[in-house]
Amino acid sequence: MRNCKSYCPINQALEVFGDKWTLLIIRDIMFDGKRYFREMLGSDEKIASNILTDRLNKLEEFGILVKTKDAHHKQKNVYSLTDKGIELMPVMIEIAHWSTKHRKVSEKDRIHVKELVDGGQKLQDKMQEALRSELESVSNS
Amino acid sequence: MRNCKSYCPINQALEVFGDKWTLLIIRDIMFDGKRYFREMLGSDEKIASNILTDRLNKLEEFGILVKTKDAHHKQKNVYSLTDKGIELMPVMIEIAHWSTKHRKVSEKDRIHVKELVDGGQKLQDKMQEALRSELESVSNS
DNA sequence: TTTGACTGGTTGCAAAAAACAACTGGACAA
DNA sequence: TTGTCCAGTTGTTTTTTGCAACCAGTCAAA
Repeated sequence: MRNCKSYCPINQALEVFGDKWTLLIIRDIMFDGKRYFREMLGSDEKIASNILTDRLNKLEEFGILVKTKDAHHKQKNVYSLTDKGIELMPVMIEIAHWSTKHRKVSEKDRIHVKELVDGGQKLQDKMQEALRSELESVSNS
Repeated sequence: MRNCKSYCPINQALEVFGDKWTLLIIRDIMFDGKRYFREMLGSDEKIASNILTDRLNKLEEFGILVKTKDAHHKQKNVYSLTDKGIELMPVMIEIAHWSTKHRKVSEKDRIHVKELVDGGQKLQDKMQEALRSELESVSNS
């Protein structure tokens, strides 16, 4: 650990995603189906390309995602969540759920989160399974 | 909203706690029973006093906590979580749960988190209720 | 009533991180 | 072969963080 302040679980998590951008990148992959650098660069929050590069590299180092070459376009990289990343889904959903209660959120997202929460464990398992099979398909190439 | 990048629920949450310190302060109050500035200053992660001042003020502005005068010591402030803060408990527990699976965590904390997770909704409700009654008692003085 | 430790902070400066804009070389499709 | 798209890189400015020293009010004990 580079600059590990403590072995408290909250702090250990913050060393991975305790900043303004990392969870947005994970959101892009987990919920918005984004897989390429340019797609993430185009998200509403307008992340700078150097920051995106930096965070993708860090997430790869942490084992949250893997970078593979696109089969059809030599220059494109495909970013996929690992198990470690996929298992952040409950965290993401709890955060989103809290935000819909206590923060100003777009109507579209409010509905999206409600579906996710109402879908319960069953929906979540299904979504995680979909991400896992994707991971499997990129690792077999 | 000062510099609201988007109304995505994840981003809206990050505007509140998307940094290395805020969730540690919430942890101190929520799980470690800390109520005073100096107590939080003394946590393992060694936050600087100017950063602590800044974050406590921001959390108060966001309505996550309230600052009240201590009844027995004129100089001391008591920091208590509001409902909005208390309802971050599921988020905190999911984060901690993820960390115990995927990050290096102290044995003491691992056990603590396991108890919290195994305790289920019932334990969580009880803990939230305790924090709420505390809030009530400071607001009646 | 003095002393000394403790209270919640503030201040100034150095270092690190983020934001911004311009740019790069390889790849692809027409 | 030309223009567009690709994942980044580079250099500069601005913002945030980290650090240490400091402060005045307060409290408990001598």
